[in-house]
Amino acid sequence: MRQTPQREGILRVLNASDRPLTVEEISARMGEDRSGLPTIYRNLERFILEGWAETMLGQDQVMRFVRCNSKRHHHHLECEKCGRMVEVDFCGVEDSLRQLEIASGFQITKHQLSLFGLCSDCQTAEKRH
Amino acid sequence: MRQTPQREGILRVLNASDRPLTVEEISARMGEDRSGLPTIYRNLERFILEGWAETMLGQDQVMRFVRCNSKRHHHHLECEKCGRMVEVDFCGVEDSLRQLEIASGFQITKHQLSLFGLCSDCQTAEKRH
DNA sequence: TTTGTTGCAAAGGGTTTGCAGGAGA
DNA sequence: TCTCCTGCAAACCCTTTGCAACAAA
Repeated sequence: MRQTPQREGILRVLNASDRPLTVEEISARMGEDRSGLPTIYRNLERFILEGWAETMLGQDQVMRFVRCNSKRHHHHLECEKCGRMVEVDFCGVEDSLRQLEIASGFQITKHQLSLFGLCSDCQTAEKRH
Repeated sequence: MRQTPQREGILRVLNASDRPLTVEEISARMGEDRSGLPTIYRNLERFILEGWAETMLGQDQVMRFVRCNSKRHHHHLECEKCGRMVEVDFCGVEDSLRQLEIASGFQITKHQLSLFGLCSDCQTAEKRH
């Protein structure tokens, strides 16, 4: 894979962001090396294949992209107030899946957990008020 | 909310299906009372507001709809082979969330778990082969 | 020089909107 | 009769594709 200013730009933007971004947002943050939307889509596709990024579909039907910090199984925790997103390397769900397998008769092979809440900053902001 | 053949049709189709359906699929299964796509979208929006249905976005970017059997907190279990979907009324995840809260500093208020695997029918079919 | 990349414009396709006609109640 | 609902067509908008020009190696 060739090294281009656009590719570096996209990765730089993703690395600097603490939340998932749409292609529009990525483009806007690329500054000098800003590139067209198709280029960003095409590169993100490659990055995802390489395991460098992942995609998440919000309820607004728009694709968002995040840099993967860990290639291992992990979940995302999103602050409902400020939008910040944290990657949790740890998965405590596995045990409960055994119960679900018994209850349902399914053999569970994959799961995806989305978590929402209030980050510590927003919690203290809420208390202060 | 008025009673119309289209509304009854949509609910009938949803009730009869063992998996999430796209609007196209719903329309195709409505038979006599088939209606236009916009009508289906508009009605599903209402149904979701009423808690009668819910929406799920597949990785193909297409909205799918399922009838809610339970208004309580529940999760969905989808067979990766035949597409059948089961609603699980039971959630064993709550305990693990406490650990995640401690690890992350977040106060978790909501979660969404998507489960994938093999249903019992597909398991036996696999063994036979 | 070779071949992968980008940019632009246009196409694609699922979802939404506007509005006039139609049908519940 | 009075609203609410439906149908149609068009608009929307995010995403993908085609192709010629460009640039990394």
